[in-house]
Amino acid sequence: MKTKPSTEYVLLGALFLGPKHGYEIMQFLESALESTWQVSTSQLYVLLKRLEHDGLLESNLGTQEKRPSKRVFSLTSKGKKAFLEWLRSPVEHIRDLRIEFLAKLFFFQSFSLKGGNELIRAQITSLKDIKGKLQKKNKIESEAFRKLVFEIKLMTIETWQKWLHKKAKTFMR
Amino acid sequence: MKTKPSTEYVLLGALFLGPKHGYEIMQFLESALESTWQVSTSQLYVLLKRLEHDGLLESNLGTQEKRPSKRVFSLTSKGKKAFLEWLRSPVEHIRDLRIEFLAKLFFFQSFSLKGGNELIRAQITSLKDIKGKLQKKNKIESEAFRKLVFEIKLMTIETWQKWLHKKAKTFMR
DNA sequence: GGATTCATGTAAGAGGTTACATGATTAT
DNA sequence: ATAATCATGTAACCTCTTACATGAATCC
Repeated sequence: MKTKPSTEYVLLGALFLGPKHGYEIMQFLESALESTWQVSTSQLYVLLKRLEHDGLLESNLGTQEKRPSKRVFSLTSKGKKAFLEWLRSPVEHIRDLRIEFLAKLFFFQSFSLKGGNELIRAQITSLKDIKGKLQKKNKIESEAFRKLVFEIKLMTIETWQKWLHKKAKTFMR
Repeated sequence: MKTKPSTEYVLLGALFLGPKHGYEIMQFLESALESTWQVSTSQLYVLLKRLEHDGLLESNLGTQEKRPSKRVFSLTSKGKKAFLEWLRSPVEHIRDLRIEFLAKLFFFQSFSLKGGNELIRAQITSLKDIKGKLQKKNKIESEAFRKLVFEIKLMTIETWQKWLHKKAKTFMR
């Protein structure tokens, strides 16, 4: 099964604590993930439609109110499973730490879920691995520009390692 | 005038030292910017067509050879001007340092152009500015997750500052 | 009554990727 | 001869953004 782009998992996460309609999801993301995540309103409705089509969400038009046009979405068990699986996996690329990994931490804390520290540990291991491969590659590298690129990559990884050890772990407590 | 996505400037840069045809540009980017920049071959030809349409490039079908289908591109003065202007400007967002800024440094060194240190200095100033704004914003922030996000952002900026001072400056010498 | 917020969408387009199509030249 | 590399492109699709459209409910 093809994995979904992370935006879709964030939408699943927004519904983890209970059903919401589109506009509520939007507000939730804006207030909670503000600086981290951005989904345009139009894209939001497109994604919700797709997730429903894929069986990760289901919706019923607000039966309780007098006004009709309020489509309330809720997670299916398939959707919940997919979300939790995503949530517990470390990201594979450095570039995904900045947004995707931060979102995962947010959900762990926001929903008081267990496993946040396991995720951090798994991510630390993954980074160690990436770092090792990078250093191996760099050993046989002599060209100045590529060395320069290597150096900033390495420093970036080390920064994340420090942050994971000092800040992220504290946050999860 | 709307500024172009940075991929297009990299293509202009590839032609800075003289005319090349598409395949040559591809090879140049692969060998030189390998780990930094990636353009798929199909996208390459699309972009070249667009740049020619916009008057930044011009092409003539290899008149010198017996085989026809080799379109040789060269920079127009407009294209050269646009490239140099791009080259000398620091990037505005942290996320653009990793690829776009590195590419600029590459061109400065690769073409032995003057102004590389000016660019580094300008980028350092720009980062200082971004950092200041971030710290101001964080002062009035109390929510734990946003604090956490702030911390990694700040650490990332500081890493780049260190790298710019120690590594990038040495590279330019 | 008029502006803001609530609420949901469509259409167009930007910037890419992967897959596919084609054919010539060079190396083995 | 056939495989690799040179050389150029089109088509389909993906993810996302901006602009546009619409209308009800609520605040002032």
